[in-house]
Amino acid sequence: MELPVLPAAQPRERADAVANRQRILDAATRLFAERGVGCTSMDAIAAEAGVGKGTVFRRFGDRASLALAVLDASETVLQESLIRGPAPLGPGAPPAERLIAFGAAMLDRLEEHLEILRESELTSHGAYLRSSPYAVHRIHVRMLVAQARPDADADYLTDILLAPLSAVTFAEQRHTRGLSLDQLKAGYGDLVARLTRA
Amino acid sequence: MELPVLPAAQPRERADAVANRQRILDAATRLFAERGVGCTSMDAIAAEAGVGKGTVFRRFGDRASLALAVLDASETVLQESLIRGPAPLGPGAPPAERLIAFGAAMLDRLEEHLEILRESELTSHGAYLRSSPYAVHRIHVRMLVAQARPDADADYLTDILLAPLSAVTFAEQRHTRGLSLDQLKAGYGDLVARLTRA
DNA sequence: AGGTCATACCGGACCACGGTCCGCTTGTGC
DNA sequence: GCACAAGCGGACCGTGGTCCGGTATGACCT
Repeated sequence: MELPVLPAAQPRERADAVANRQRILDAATRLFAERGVGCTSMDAIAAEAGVGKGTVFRRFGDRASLALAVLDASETVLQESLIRGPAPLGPGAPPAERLIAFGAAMLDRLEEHLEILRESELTSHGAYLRSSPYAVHRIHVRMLVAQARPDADADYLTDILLAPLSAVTFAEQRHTRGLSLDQLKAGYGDLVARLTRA
Repeated sequence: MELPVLPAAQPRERADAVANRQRILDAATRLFAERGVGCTSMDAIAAEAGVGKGTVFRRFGDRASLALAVLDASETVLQESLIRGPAPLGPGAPPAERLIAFGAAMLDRLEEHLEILRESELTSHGAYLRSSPYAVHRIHVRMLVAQARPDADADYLTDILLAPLSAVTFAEQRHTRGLSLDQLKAGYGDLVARLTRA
């Protein structure tokens, strides 16, 4: 027997709207992969999805949000791992270890989805720092920081630990500077170790 | 008796070009201050300077670079202080102290010119990390890091120390999060201390 | 001085893109 | 069926950035 996940407060979304959302996401995913994120205009996505441009913007608001929406599935998996997954990413390990595992997971994610993540940071006029995925990451890190260093300024430390995981920074380190993924993980591990020592 | 500063290798810049550059910079400075950076289009700057839009773009390349050019004088002062100014910002103090002084100077600069610095970061598609002011800051920090921690991965540590001084990060901490300038300086001081300990 | 020439420079028409708007259409609950 | 809001789509706007035909400038020569 199926129970509704939540008794929807709003009148339920129309069927064609749902279908269109999916078609737009599929189109975006396909075009991003085919010709690169930077070479894919919103018009092209609308055309590929067989939908008017207005529809794209109504469903997703702007380009940055559409990019994030394309990664939503992957983001959900990550969040699930943070909350209920096995240690050290999930609960059960000491905070410093969890932070290191979080950094490694984020770096893997950046390696895999760099183009799209970068796009969402660059086109959001800085608002990605207030996007919902970022907020979740922030809460997670802040909680671990507060556990590891109850004395310190948790807000500031959280920023310090999240900044090197931004897509723009990653792209620069990885591709302009030529650092390897392992170097970045090692560096981040050191950083966490130093910042969480009493 | 006047000596030419440098025996210009290129044929010297035309007088009208020089005059136009200055008029554009003045116009941009004025409009940025009057109506805010975000509300000032390149067309408006060209009009205010009494110049065609093409001229603006030829002289400055793009919006991000124009923003940086507006701050050039201030940047020059800062760089001069780093190289020849009094300790601890200039030479003579231990590296850790110089790094802290550098952070404080950068934070003051952000407090004063936030709008313009933010604009140059946001509209450069991430290329501000390869701008000449950033390159100078990077070399400076990297040198100090290498002195303080000859054993460590200087490249990575340099990124870590520069990331919290970006305009986007600063804007978020200062205005969304409501941290005070002193909190940020204190936080940065702690960061440097922890990262430079042997 | 005055004239001539190559060319750096100018300016505004032009383009593509992100994003908005609003009149028409279509699905849905009654 | 009916009414009505949710949804649609494409014309439209302002913007950053490019391009190229025409022009003014400064070097050189006489």
